[in-house]
Amino acid sequence: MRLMKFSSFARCLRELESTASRKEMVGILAELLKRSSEEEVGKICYLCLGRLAPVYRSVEFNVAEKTMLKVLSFSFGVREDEVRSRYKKLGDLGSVAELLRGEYRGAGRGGDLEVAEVYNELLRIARDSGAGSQERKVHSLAALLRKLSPLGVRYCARIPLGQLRLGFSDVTLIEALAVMVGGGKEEVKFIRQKFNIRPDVGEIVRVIKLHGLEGLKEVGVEIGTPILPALAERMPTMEKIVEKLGEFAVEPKMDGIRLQIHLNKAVNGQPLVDSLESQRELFNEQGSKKESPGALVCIFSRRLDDVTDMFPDVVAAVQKLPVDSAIMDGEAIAYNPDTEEFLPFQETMKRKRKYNVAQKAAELPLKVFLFDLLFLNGKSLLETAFGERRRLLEKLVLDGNLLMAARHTKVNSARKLKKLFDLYISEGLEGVMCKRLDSPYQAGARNFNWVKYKRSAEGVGLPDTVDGLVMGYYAGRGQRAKFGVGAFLAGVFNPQKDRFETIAKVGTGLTDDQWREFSRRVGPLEVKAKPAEYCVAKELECDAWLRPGLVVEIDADEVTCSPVHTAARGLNIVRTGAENGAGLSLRFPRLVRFRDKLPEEATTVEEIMEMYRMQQT
DNA sequence: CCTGACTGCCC
DNA sequence: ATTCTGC
DNA sequence: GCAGAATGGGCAGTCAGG
Repeated sequence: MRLMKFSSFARCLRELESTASRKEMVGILAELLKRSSEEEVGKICYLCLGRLAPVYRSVEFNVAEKTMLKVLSFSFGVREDEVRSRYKKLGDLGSVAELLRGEYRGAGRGGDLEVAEVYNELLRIARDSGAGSQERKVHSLAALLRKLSPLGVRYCARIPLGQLRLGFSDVTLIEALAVMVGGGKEEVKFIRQKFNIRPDVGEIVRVIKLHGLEGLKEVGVEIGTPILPALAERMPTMEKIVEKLGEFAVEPKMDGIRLQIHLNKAVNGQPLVDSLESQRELFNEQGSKKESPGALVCIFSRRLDDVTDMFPDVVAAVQKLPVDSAIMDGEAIAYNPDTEEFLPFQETMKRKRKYNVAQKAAELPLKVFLFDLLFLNGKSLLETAFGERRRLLEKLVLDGNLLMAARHTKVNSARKLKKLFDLYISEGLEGVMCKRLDSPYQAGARNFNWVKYKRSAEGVGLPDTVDGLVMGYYAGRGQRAKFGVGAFLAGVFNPQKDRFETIAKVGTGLTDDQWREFSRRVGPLEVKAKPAEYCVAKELECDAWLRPGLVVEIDADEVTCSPVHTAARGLNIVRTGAENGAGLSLRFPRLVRFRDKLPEEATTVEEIMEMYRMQQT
């Protein structure tokens, strides 16, 4: 079979981009996969998804928006501010690149590259690092783009940004795999199950091409290969949760970092699995061995990043577990051993690091609350009911110091649920997780087997919503480009200084109609320069500034200390662990509605401080 | 050797 | 993370 | 109800440049 040309691939992507129906997309994708040969089909899958490798071995490009502007400028000899202004208007670097390529009259059209050649070059560029690498990346990407057709450039330029914006992702691609082999719903389900335990579409399609669906049967849960984590849905009220779940258990929801922990002990001095290391070699990584005598531990984040090196304390504790092999799901959170209090998410995040790991581990000891067991002593438990998985989890002898089982209470009424919810909130936790006792571990799925109910679900996350002044806005990308807005900057009023200080950017909560309304309302307020009474960090510089006029109601989950937002900065606040000069901001801000209020009637910095104090207790 | 812009990944 | 939209 | 695509705050790491 001939290798596919990139131009041909690009035409297929254009067809996909202009297709809205998922059914049709599946058909087009199936045809594309059928047309590609074994050697290239994996690469084609990754490229389709805007990647170069499966998520769990993600290749960091270290090239994104800003660098791509430079690439386009350099590649097609257009001033950078010209590229930037086109980008602001179109909201998509692929479209900008395509136009510039079309207008480009310079030499440099090489022959028609194959998809695999483009892939290989992108991978080479991504892997470049160290001194001078940024410049080399810009030059290499620019040279690559010049070798492609305008349509090829459109998609090639989007790949380093990690998304092709074609309207499909992993799941749709899997459906296409099933269709490729002439399968139906059953086959989709089968392939998806395999994908959940081997989240690598490229690998799965290679297996199917070589050995058919039969070959996929060999794929099982493997220590060292992450399983897609199960995710929780949300519901508006506790009554609805009880109604929906029937018999379920309640666990506290901790505000930490999700960890999937794999353990494999040696049998007769032989590690049961060596795939982790061999797979790393395949991708030329310098993965250091983490085996202490006989026990391999690896830890994955929610997005399947290998974070083993960041948690040596967890590794040590897990190695002591009296089992041959296991995969556990849990949440890690930093705590203060003197007060026994859990620390805010921002503190836990400091444990996610590459350097000074041991020092930080001592400063910020962790608790890991295990809440699920997916694999034990060589056997997958994914199909085992949650109640039984939980029973097995409790039989593991956890050390009770770092490793603990999450508290777990069977519940069948809204009254009991409410009681537990109140208890956990009083302990300063985020809320509760409600889990069906009879459900399997639904890897990769966000569904109603698990339902989260957070503090913020109680109508509002904060003691009250915030009325913020809209100070300016930012150009939208992708589908937001047509509104001319993608997000806006909101501020609160400081009456002492008679000025507005920023508290959040807001980019969600508006319907398409509200975005249009936003544009209408904001038009008459536009001014050329930032008003003098606005106190804004330079990182938050808006694309368009507005004089005071529009006030909006904003909800959020929490008020947090901020290194960039200026709200209440300089006021004497008692803050744990925050440096002087920090302001306040909102966590997960979203618009509730437009208000008809005067700018001076916006929430004041004192009121924000009061909200901040209230949540501390 | 330090700082700031940028990137990627946690939520 | 939250939220909205099209299928 | 699912899949996908917009968007948030904030942390650490990388690299360029003073």
